[in-house]
Amino acid sequence: MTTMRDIAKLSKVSVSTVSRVLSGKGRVSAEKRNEIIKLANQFHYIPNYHAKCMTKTGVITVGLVVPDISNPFFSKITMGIEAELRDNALLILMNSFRDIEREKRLSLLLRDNGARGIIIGNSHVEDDFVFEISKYIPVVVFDKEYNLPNISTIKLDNVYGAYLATNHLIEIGCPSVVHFGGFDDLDVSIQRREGYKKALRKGMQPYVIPTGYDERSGYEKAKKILPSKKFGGAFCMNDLVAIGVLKAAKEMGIRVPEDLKIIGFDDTELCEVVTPPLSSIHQPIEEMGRAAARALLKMIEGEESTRSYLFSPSLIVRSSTLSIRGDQDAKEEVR
Amino acid sequence: MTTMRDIAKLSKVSVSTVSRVLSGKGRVSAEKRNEIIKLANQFHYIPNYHAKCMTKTGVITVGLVVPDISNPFFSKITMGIEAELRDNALLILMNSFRDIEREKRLSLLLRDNGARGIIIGNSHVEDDFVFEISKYIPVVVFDKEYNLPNISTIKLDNVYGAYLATNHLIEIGCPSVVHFGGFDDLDVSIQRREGYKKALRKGMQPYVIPTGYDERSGYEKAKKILPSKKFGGAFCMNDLVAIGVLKAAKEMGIRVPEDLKIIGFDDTELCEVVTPPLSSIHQPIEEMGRAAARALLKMIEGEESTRSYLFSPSLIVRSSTLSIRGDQDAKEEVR
DNA sequence: TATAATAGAACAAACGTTTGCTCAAAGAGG
DNA sequence: CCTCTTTGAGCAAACGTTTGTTCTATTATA
Repeated sequence: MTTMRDIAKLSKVSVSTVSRVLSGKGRVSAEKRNEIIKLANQFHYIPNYHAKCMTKTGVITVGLVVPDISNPFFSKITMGIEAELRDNALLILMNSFRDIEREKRLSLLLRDNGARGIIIGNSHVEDDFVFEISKYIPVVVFDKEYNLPNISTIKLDNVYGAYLATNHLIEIGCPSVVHFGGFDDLDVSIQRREGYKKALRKGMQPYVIPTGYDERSGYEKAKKILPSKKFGGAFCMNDLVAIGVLKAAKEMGIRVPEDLKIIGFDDTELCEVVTPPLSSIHQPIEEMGRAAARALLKMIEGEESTRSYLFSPSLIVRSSTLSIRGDQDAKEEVR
Repeated sequence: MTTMRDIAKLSKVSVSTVSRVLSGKGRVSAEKRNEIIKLANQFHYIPNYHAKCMTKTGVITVGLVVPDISNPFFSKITMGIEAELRDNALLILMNSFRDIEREKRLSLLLRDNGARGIIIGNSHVEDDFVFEISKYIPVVVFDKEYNLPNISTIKLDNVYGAYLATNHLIEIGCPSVVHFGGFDDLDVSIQRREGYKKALRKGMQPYVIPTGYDERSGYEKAKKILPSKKFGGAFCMNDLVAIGVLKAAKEMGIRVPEDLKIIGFDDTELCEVVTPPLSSIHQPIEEMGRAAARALLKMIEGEESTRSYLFSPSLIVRSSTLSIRGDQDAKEEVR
């Protein structure tokens, strides 16, 4: 690596003169200036980043730990974060591959490698660990609540989202609504189930079918359940499950939306692609990413100690929940 | 920020003793050792990363510039890269948002902020610029060919992929095959069109329908073209276009695969979700990411100057190209 | 008891920059 | 012709570590 000293020697000036030329500060004669610039180019001189950081304060870097960047949810979050960071900070990305130990290792690695803050997307790591990290650098976490200094939280109002979905089904005339989802292993499941129950009118019975999180799971449960009882609507805990249910319904000759109305959650791109297009609950994912980045920056700059955001989901109506009466309102809402 | 000096003062020892305690090297009495460790914890001491890098050589960081991480193609690539990097290097992620100027700025930013190498995913930046960067740090690019020192390239054999797809349609009995895709603005388009033409048998006429890259585009072109002429098969330049064509076909009462067989390209998750499931050409995306990371690391470590990889696509048969005769082979190949 | 080995700790140089200070030479003003 | 200002350049300290060297006090060996 070429250093300033090398260039100084070659051009027979002092290091400080080289520094002043290359940074454009201070007066240097045109003659030496040219000589120095020529040599710098010739030897592909790059100022040593770390040395620079010792005297000036360099560009902030922040770390992001996600389970799996290829999951659209996290890649959208990442987009939002990076868009907000823009030129204020660099983003170091790490996939935990859902391995708690790795997640811990990475967080420490980030802390010890100059990251000035960390965003943890959907951590399954112990609270204690997050707390420990937060003593050293600020942390933003998704989907959890900490009331601790130096930890900000970003959440979606899942209860409300589930309420919106279920309520929509009821309003367009479903006499009964079944809910696919709600294993108790994740907070989201519990919350969405809660919202579902809240929306049910007096006298309506809740039908909760514990389901996994993928298409196959939705498909299998639907195959079992749908023949046994006629439901007007189905609220599924995410789009994948909804697509599984949709597939099963079609195979069994149940028409969507005429016989059964289906709505998912997350509003992924898949919704637009299946037939009929799937209604869903939209999360402002990118906005949530931006908020996370903003919160972290604020904490790093020491302006604020903590922020907590609760984001509101919204209802996106597509053909899978079109009212049979050709409801104008519903039509309007279709993107 | 607490520094070693602070801790040294508080515990009335020299900085070097603190250093030796904290790094676990050299002999220090148990008494001072405990005192120092206690103070370090108490004040949340973090060794200054940049100072450390001045004397030891720290963890390598490399940069990744992609147009849009929320595009599944790039997020998968990223997965591969990061998986390969593992603990050997940190990954700084940057979205160019398809803005050439931003892409340039980012690359320079990376170079000047300690990145030891850069991976550029699908760059639209001028060759000269890539060349210029490569003088300073090694570069890996996708989908382009440079025969320059310090630049490695990763490519998919698009011609072969298109050949595979088209040939498959012909082999299962399509008397004619139409190709949706092939605007001349991107190399991939040109290459896939070339593969399509190569696969056509003597006497078969090429039908190339210039189409965009999204579902809507496929849908609109199909609506126009399909009624005018009866095709046995359709090879679409990507999955989205294929899904558009599929949708249009269904609406027009053209049965898939009975009346028309459709195959896409990229083998995205969408394929599994549409009805009928879509045959496609698979790219070993993650593997390509891993190769990129490996190539970069090799260049950084100075072991090799340049590597060029050409990856082979493979055919994934699903229901959208099932032979009408209930071909056993095809059945077998379905995931 | 004299000598050698060792433990424990400090000193100081080095890593590659930036920048305040100093200093000499040249030019300006009276 | 003498003093004052300006220009151009170097010196040296500082940033926060690491580590080879040195030094002293203690312990082990003969």
